[in-house]
Amino acid sequence: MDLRLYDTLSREKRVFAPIDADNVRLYVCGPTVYDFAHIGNARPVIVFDVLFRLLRYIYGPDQVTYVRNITDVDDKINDRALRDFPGLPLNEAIRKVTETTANQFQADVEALGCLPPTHQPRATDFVLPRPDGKTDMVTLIQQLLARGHAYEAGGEVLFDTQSMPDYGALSGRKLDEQQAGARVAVDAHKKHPTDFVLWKQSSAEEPGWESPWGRGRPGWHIECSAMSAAYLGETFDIHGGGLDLIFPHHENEIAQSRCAHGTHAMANTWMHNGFLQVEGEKMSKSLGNFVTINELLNDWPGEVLRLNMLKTHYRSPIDWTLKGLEESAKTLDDWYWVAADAKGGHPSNKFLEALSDDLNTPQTIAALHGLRNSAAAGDKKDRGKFAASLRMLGFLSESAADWSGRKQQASGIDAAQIDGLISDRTAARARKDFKESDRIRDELAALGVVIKDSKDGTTWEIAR
RNA sequence: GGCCAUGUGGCGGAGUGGUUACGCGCCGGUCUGCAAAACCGUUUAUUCGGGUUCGAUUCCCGACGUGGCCUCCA
Repeated sequence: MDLRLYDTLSREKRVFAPIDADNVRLYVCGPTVYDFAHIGNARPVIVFDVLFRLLRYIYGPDQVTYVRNITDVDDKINDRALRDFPGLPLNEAIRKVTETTANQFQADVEALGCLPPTHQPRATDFVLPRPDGKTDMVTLIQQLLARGHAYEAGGEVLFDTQSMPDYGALSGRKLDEQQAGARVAVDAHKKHPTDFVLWKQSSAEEPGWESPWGRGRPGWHIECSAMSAAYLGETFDIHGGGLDLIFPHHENEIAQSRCAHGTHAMANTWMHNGFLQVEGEKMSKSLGNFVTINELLNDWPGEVLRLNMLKTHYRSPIDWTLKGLEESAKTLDDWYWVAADAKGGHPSNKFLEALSDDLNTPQTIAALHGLRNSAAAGDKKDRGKFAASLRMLGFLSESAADWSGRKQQASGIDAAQIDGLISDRTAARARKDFKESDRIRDELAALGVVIKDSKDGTTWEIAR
């Protein structure tokens, strides 16, 4: 079955054909590590983790290289360092900010069921030429200057957008239209308003590296061009990120990489995930609805957040709501109950077909519901397919007992006490003292426990 | 102002030029001392106005709503 992916550059869904099936190459823009990651940041991480898993399934786990960078040089990081560690020298303060934030990000993302990418390079390791010869930012900028795609002005090195005939193809912007737009900043030293910074000078206090253009730091876009080339080569298969990165970030990455290397494409497929709102409003600090992954993980297992994210197709907008989370939690409780302890099996064809159709996760989930029903009805084969499909998507990372035990632990309920009450109730029912048995049931309900009677006895669980 | 998405039942959310998935909820049933759970079954929708068509939710045009980008942003 073919994998089809929507490509932002050509604006169509196309059959995916890797450049080298023995080394399928994927790059996704990672976080700028200055603060806790929010739930919007989690979307590309989860979406492209699903793609990574699918590619590994199709081409083999060792045949896929996934690179997600960590941006640890940025003016926002500098601001945060100055604010949070006013006593420390800036570089030391920056390290504190980026280390703790990056570690937190790794922990958050792991809890969301995401596999670690093959490589997670840090921008600061790719500013200057490296002993191992991997592509670095300074060398890339030198190549751009040598090829006439960049110029020095006002102490900066700038990319010359007019030197690239099809600049703007990804975002559908023409250079002359840009001029008409009133909001493009006009800097006197730029040849064209859309020219962007490749290298800028640093003051003595700012982080900086010695370069042919003096002590400075890289512009915003060059790091991704360097790190993608370092690990994936001049042209690779898939480049992903959030919709908002199309312009200017990805547009400028394309310009830098293609012009520095003299290639016709940076990546063959460009994928962008849609945005996220919270309870119908856009997420912002001023509205007070800014939700971090970390906060959510206090209230919900990571898999609940993951499922909630995948209920919507990755290119559609998603409204993140408490109601949706409750529904996702309920679904996962059921799935764990039906399949968590099943072993073996392979993902079902319906499941794989849905996933291969541009990561149509809603339809994938519908296929899962179908498997769930036939598994619950006693079909052993489908139960194996169901479990294998779920695992491939990044679910069922723990046993059914651990899953329900976690909920019980979080609720602080004493299992021995509940078991005692239940046996009292069973005894009352045996002697047909229904008044007493109902009283005990009410007592349990007040504790937040729901009981389930069956032929084999009484079980209980925590009411959500 | 320019560019780009998007609008499906009570809710979430797919597909499709001709009987509209799937899940949650609601309702009914089986089971139960009564419930709950489980299982079975039922129910309801394609923003509006034009156009193309034998036929449109699906294609085209317009309006309106929502969101994004154009400045750091997933």
